[in-house]
Amino acid sequence: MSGRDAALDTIQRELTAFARRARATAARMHPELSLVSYTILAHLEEQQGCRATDLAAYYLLDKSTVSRQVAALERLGLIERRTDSTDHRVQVLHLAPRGNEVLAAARERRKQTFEERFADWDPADLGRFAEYLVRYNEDAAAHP
Amino acid sequence: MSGRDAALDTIQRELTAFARRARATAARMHPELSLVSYTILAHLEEQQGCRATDLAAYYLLDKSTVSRQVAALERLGLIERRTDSTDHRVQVLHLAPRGNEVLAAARERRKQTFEERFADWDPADLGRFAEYLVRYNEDAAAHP
DNA sequence: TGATATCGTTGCAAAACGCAACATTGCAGG
DNA sequence: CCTGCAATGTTGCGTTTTGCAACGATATCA
Repeated sequence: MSGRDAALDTIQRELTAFARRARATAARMHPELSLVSYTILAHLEEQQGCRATDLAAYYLLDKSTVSRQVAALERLGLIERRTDSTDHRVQVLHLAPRGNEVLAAARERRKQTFEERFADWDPADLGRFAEYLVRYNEDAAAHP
Repeated sequence: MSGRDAALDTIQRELTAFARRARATAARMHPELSLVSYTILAHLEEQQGCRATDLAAYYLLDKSTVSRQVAALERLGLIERRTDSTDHRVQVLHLAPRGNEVLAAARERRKQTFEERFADWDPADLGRFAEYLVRYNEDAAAHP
């Protein structure tokens, strides 16, 4: 097996292992916010004015799944839906003030965990790792 | 926000997005083998003689969850359980011949997808990315 | 206006998961 | 030897997450 193949193999294996643990990890880091809820809130923080369809497309989920998640987060008062004035089919999603608070708290606990994990990483390595992940996700979106 | 904080933020976000899509991605790459099943089979391929408890610990899952997954894979004839002769409590898990075949087929389809994704990556970057992922998962295990 | 597409919701069933209780087996201290 | 304790795995039960299909409402285009 070539070095390239070995690297590809390792990347597959490690990414899969990470994905497999992600739910439990999130549950330990912030029990009040599931991996799903955290993801949606964090996405809305970046992409204010997001639609439910956008979330479904980005995370490869069925629109019904997203619909339910969004409904639950709205019942909890964490997000708001505003029907688009120009297109009455779409509902524009926004973070509610309470959603901002909850997200900030969860993010803080996450950050503590991550800082421990990466404590002895060289800043240059950290930067490269971040670049690689961004690039990988872009490639994954381009080659579905 | 410092460069280090920005990198940490990016790593969190991108890893989370990846985890969120992993299930759907696996379903498209190999519909006959769920992410869960694929993970267990791949793990057994590496760690022959694995116990159910090992799987639960590694993937942060309840032992009952693993027990059911293992039972299902055995019903499908993909894995075998051999009770340890020295300790009759433990069941040593092995890949069955049929499990090897199914895993090989799924791995092949995975590999095709990954090679497309990484087609224009420099080999040195691939190697570094693989290293970083291994290191990250080790750190995650050390700082739970 | 009528056909078609898009956005979101709901009914339904299946999969995945965790917790608690349990049986079985091994191990160590008295 | 035996009694208590730990480890392994299974099962019952309820919850959560998910996808598919059908549907209503709205928009777009011929």
